Amino acid sequence: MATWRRRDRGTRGSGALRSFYRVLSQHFGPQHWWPGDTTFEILVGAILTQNTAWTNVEKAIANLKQAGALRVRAMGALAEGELAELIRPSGYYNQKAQKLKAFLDYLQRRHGGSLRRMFRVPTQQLRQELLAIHGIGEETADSILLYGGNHPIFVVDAYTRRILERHQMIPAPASYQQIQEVFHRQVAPSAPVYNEFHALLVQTGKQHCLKSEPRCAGCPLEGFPHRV
DNA sequence: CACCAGGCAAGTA
DNA sequence: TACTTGCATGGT
Repeated sequence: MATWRRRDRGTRGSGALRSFYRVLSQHFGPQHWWPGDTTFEILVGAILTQNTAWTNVEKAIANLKQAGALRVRAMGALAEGELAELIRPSGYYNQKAQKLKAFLDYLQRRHGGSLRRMFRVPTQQLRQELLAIHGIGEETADSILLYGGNHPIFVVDAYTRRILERHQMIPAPASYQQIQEVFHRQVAPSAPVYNEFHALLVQTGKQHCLKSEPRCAGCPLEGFPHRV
């Protein structure tokens, strides 16, 4: 009975998620994520994109580059108000300036301002440290870990949730941890695979699985079971 | 005009 | 624990 239960709950190898990955990978090809030239740029982008269109984040990133502020030391030297003005196009700019400052404070105090040192901390421990920083929740913490530090942890975002709900892979209201566990259970831990898979889900969400279009016309996943 | 976009924290019951 | 609200810009 225990064996049946484990398979029913979806052990590694039994789940549809690996089929999703094959199909999406075949359909879209390599995604080259996360967009960003440096590790620090990736972390900044992870905070700036909170509930915000990426096109707006790009404008803010461009402002930071222009001001020479896209480096740990330089951004740390900026006043919070100056930082807020630079990232204005990304929205919620006062809150996000505060969040960036909170992260920089943590980085300086705990790791002497070194991202390399920070990412040497074991995954789950670093995750807890990041979650304790004002402005960093589960998705942002996991984006930092996976895309910034190549730690094998899956990022759950609005697209991931919507696609899995529509394909009945998770219960209607599912917690972040619940969704993440589905991935960790069905897909062997690998930073490159988790990276690519999440990027593919975002691509699918943007092009096909729209909030306003529940039928997902032309979606590469349309052959899979879908809720009515 | 309304709606949407790669969340999060703080307040309330 | 489980909702609700404020935060804000820019594109469609």
